[in-house]
This record gives sequence, structure tokens and C-alpha cells, in this order.
Amino acid sequence: MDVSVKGEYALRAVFDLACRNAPDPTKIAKIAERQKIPQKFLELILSQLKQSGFLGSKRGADGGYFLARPADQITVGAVLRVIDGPVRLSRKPIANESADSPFPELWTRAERALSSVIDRTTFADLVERWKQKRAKRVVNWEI
Amino acid sequence: MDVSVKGEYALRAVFDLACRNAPDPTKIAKIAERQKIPQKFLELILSQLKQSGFLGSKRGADGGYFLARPADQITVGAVLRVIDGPVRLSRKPIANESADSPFPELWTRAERALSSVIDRTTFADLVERWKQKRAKRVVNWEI
DNA sequence: GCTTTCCCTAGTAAACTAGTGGGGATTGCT
DNA sequence: AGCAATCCCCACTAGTTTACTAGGGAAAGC
Repeated sequence: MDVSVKGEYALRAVFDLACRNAPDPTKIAKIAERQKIPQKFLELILSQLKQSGFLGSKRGADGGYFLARPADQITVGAVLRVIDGPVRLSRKPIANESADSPFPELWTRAERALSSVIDRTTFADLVERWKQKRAKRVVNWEI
Repeated sequence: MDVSVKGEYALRAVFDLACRNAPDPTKIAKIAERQKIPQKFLELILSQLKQSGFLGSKRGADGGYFLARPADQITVGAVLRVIDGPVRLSRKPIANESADSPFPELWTRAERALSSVIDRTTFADLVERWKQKRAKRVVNWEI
């Protein structure tokens, strides 16, 4: 029922890139270190995120990964889906299943509810909220 | 990400019992047959649902399972949670994890959204909706 | 041409899922 | 009391998935 570790790593990685929205690439090693993700595993994930069009990359020395489009155009839901598969409660119905059951409707309602959160939250939102939280903490510190 | 097969079986089983809300017990074999669930597996599930207080049972010939409380006091969410564990997106944070991240808040929002569907839908609701759907179909048939 | 990076395929230990199997304990019926 | 039907309780397992790791190959920049 939880998102996979892989999914969480993917989100953390994209968030890391969204924070420093520099156009210049960030190395895998740096992201791995900051986010405490096994580097080789992260390579796999970033590559997948690139195939899916979220990230771009550059090789050679001074290479790395970067967001392929602005952070406000990447949603949490979209990232989660390409890494973990469909985000939902219902399972894929097996072929020839007579669906005369009250559950499909329930599942779509649950799915819509979930979607209203994860498909409407972009990484720009996350960065902004996180910065505000940080700011508040600093203020409290100073008092 | 999906509910497990076991979870789905559990829901179907409770729904089956909720439909005929008779006080007299229904045999495992009957439920298994109607819902197309492997009988031995279903035994496991029903036993678990009994431990959790949703069902009661009676043994011997003419034994079987029955709802331990009215269908309008059993929610889909509650059943799912005892069978599949917590219904959520976030995973259990590993010890000593600095949670300075924007995700926990997102997870609780997603969880709330999910909960607003599955914890507010009782099996009485499901039965009622299903009956209405049935009724509609019959009307359309007759036209 | 040499290093630094990304890129790609493959393998793998551990955990989990979806069951199965065998027998024991209760109850109701005759 | 005897018997059959039912729930109850353990243990076992094939197959899949998860969370990695290994080992190299290809391109970019100096």
C-alpha cells in the first residue's frame, strides 16, 4: 500500500533538483549524498525519470541531471506513476471478470480523491511550502 | 500500491455477509463459492476478520460466519486496514531519520483525502448503492 | 587521450504474496 | 454416545517483487 522506496527516492531527487533550479546540471553523486540514496540505485531511477521526460542530462566531466521543464509543471503524481505504476486502490481486473460489484465505483472515488492531492501538487508548490516552513522556524529561533 | 488480493477478498466477503443481513451464520464454503475465493485462503481471512471484531462465528454443522455488528457500523477503510495494514502513501519512517522534508505534510493530506472516502463508506452504503444500480438496470431492461 | 561523468545490462538476497495441506476442536443431529 | 459437518490453527511453499549491487561501455570536456 505504501509508495515504494524507489518512488520516494525519485520524489526526493526531483525535489532536490527543483530546489536549486539552476540550469546547470547536478551530478548523481551530489544528489545521492544530499538525499542519502545509494548512488547506483539512484542512477537507475534518474535514468528512468529521463526516459519519462521529467529530467534532462549531460555527460562528461561537469555533467549531471537537471529538470527538463519548470518545477511548476511537474506534479508529484506524475513522477510517482512512472516509477511505481498507477497510484490507486483498485487492482487491474483479471480478464473475463464479471464486474457486477459495488467496488469499482468506490475505487474511482478514492482515486479521484487521491488525485486531487497528488496531481495538483507540483514541485514548485513543495519548494515554496518548504521555504515558508524554514522561514517560520528561523523566526521562532530568533525570539 | 494496490490493495492486495487478500484485501479485496476480505471486502467481498464482508459485502457478501452484509447483503443477506440474516442473523443466522453463512458457511465459508458458500461465501467462497459465490465470491470465487479459494476456500482455504478465505478461512484465513475470515478468521482474521473475526479476531478484529468485524465478524462472529459459530461452529459445528449449521455453523458459519456473520457480521458482529450492523453493516452501517463497518467501514471499508477499517476492514482494509486490518488486512492490508495502514492505507496510506507514506511509508513508516526508519528510525533516526531527520524529517526535514516537504513530504510528510503531503502524505497526511493525501491520507486525509483517501480517508474521506474509505472511512466514510460503510457496507450498508455499498449494499444500498448496489441495489439501486440493480434496480435501474432492470428498469432499462424492461423498456 | 585521459578523466569524468552518464548509460546500460544483468544478477541477487531478502521479503512478501497468494495460496495449500493436515489435522484438531466444537457443535448439532440422530 | 456416535457421527458428520463446520470452524480453528498451525506450518509450509512456489512465485513474484523489492531494493539493491556489479561491471563495464559511451560521450563530453580539458
